Amino acid sequence: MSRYNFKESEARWQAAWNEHGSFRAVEDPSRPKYYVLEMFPYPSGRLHVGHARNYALGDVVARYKRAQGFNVLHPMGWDAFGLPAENAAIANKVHPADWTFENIRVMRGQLQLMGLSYDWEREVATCTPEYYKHEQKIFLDFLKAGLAYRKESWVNWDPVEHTVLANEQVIDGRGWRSGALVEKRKLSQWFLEITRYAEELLAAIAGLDRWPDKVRLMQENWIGKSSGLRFAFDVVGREDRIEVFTTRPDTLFGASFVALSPNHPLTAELAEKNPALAGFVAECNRLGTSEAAIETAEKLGYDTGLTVAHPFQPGRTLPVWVANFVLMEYGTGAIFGCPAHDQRDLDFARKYGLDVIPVVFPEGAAPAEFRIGDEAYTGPGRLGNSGFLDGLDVEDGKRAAIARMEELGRGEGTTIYRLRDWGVSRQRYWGCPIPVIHCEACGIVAVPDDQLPVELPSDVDFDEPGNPLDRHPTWKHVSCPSCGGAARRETDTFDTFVESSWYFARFASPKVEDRAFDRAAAEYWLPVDQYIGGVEHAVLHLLYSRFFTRALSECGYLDLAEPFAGMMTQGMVTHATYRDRDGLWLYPEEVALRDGTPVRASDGAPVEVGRLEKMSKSKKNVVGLEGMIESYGADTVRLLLLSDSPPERDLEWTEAGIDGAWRYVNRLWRLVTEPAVPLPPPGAPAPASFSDAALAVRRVTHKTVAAVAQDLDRFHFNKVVARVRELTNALADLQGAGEGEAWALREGCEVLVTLVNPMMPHLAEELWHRLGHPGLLADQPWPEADPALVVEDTVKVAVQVNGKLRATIELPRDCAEAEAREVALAEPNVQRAMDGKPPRKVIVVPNRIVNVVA
RNA sequence: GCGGGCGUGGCGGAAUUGGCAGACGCGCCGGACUCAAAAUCCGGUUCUGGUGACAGAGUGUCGGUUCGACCCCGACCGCCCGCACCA
Repeated sequence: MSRYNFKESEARWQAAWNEHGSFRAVEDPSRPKYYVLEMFPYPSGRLHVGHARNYALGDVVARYKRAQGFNVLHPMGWDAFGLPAENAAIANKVHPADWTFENIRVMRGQLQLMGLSYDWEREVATCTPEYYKHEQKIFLDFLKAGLAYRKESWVNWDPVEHTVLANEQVIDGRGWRSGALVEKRKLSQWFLEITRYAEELLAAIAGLDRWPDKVRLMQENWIGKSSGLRFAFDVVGREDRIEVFTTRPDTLFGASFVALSPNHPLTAELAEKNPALAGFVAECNRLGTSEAAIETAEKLGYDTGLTVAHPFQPGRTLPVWVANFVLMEYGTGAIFGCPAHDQRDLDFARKYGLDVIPVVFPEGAAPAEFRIGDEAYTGPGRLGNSGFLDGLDVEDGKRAAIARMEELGRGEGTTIYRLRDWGVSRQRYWGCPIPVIHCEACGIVAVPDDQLPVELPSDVDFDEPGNPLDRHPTWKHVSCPSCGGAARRETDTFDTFVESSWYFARFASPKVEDRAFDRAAAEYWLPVDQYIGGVEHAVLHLLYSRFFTRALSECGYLDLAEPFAGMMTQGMVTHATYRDRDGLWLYPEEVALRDGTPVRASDGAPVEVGRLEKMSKSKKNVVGLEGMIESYGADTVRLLLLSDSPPERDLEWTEAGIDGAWRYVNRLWRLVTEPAVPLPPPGAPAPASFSDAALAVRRVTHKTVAAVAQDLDRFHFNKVVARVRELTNALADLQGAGEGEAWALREGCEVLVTLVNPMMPHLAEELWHRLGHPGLLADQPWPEADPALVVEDTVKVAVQVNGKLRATIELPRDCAEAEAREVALAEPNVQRAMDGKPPRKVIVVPNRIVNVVA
């Protein structure tokens, strides 16, 4: 009994594909194209099985589409700018560039071990000037088109390290390294006007019919269109007004306070003369800038002592508070609170003893007896206690309130979006330099095209905190391209989402030097037909890319709105986490089982097993890929990643599964290389007739072809694996040694090997070769099912009595209802269950079920 | 807090989308081969009762719609993801 030698085979076939240029993509307008793309990785160090799952999924699609005759583009690259490189620089005294390129080198080698069908000639790394110079040009075009602008915005500031902190570096309101309480600071930064496309980005979601519904819904909610009323309250005793936005103008008579954001200009003005308020604002700012932190914090307020006049009730005033849950970025940065009909307002009112005035009464409730307890009433009803709105329902009330406000000239009905413009400035070294110059005389001056790219200086140090670009002795000192005077280079770099917002277009023509991409090539390949990546990118990266594609089109680069025609979100690969007694994370390979209890392998110390979590370096619950490939081969690893869990669901990596996959690889190997019957030569004509056994196997073969194609089209790869295993079992069980059996076995093996090819390409090539075929399986077309062998003449039909299964009967396919009914009722077990009584009703679902209602 | 998702045997999952719950695999149990082990092969494996045919229960919990519910509706519980400077 032989074993599959994966080491030899994988090396051989990888070399063969390479030599034949099997996966090189060339534009060919005469053939239908198919662009498969997996989200390119950040080169964090080593490839783990979580990455590998993503690429295995994409490779199945790419190889399947290739076999179907599409001209496939399947590229790979590196999203190479980012924070971890700077952290490594600080921790290990390596240059971010050296660290990054070394990681790319290692990870590229690991990817190549997997035998993925990439066109490696199209590889890009975003941290190279060859890539980012085009990004700088794109930005300058956006600037010209008015899509880029500067405004002040808040950042997390670590007062000890004198550094801007990313949200993930703020832990419980403190800087991750210094432990200092984080402050918020206002900086002037670059923004891209994504809100210009808010309506279009929202409307076009409906057309993304090959995207998961959940992603479309999340994007819709993220854009967050809502209509309502914007109006102003007069501040008592002052000249100015407070503008608010509300989606519930119908509840205006139930208003009992106005709340300002801690960052509202009026708050700032009042705080100047009010140290207590200034203290409150400072406390709010300690929460950092993340919305999650702000929204989950305890609701806090500060009474400013100001009041505003109620716009519809002369003489009535409302107190003005500052509240930590009012976001300056949404609406006008101020709200009115109606505690009776909004839960957050109610919690706030109860806490600070503010009025709760119900104005919406559910149908049938007597207004005099209707009380608000701990829960705000947000349902439908009739308005009361509401002056001219009394008696209207909620929707009519909204319209009437807006109309009155417009008559009064105090406000207007408007639509607002939750979506905010995209802040792209980062105060970091390892990113694409923003190509502008600040001149005292000329203001913001674009770096002229002939001076692009603005390259990152390599002589930087990370010994001191802060941005090394800003500290660099010479880099930022330049002369103004406009007036020639002394000027200062922008030292901020781009958010790394900028690079990933157009890389899919760069892949169309990664070698062109004078443009971001060749338009004809981009328009040939785009949109991406199938994009595959983690759900965690469901909103930001995908939305930014959709925006970028539109903006590029507006600037004349392209004529395209949507970059990704098909989208698949893949679940995470999870693994248990382990900690020792001191709470330090351990790698899975550092943990051993002793008498069923996990202990540290080195000294037997107790280990605490944590919950399953997404594989991440920080928690050390990563399973390296290289060791797996070394011990079991790429195909076994690929098979395991594709079996079991459906792609969109999380997959728990277990060591147990790999043995099962390896077992199957060998089972398949032996089925083909040691057939029970000697196989006829390739291409031998079919015998005139087949035995029942041979025919049965042929049926399974063709049914499998049909089912696998359907499952592949829907990305149900785990089911593909199950079906392929069933075919393997059927072929292995084939009895008889006649000509028909031998022929059916060859047919089955060839089909099996072809079906398995997208998943386990090395093994499939090897077996194809052993079956006596001279060419590459990679060049073979996808098999087609013979319809005559797929459909059976009889069907098994379940018989239920009162919804409970009592028998199974065999019926001719598509037989008459009367016949089905008769056969079903004749079943002894059915008779018994009915206790001799006649049926009241019989429901016949053709070819499926007969349900007898007794 | 807000938005989104998920929940089925000991485990991963399947169920043609309202029609036989548990395909396929892992694990486990028993057997064959072997001096023995590994590998391989054969059989069994949702739970309860029964030697058995069979009967009853069963898809996170509670309720509803239906001839029929893992699937649809309502309420709840648990876990996971995102929340704009991680990528």
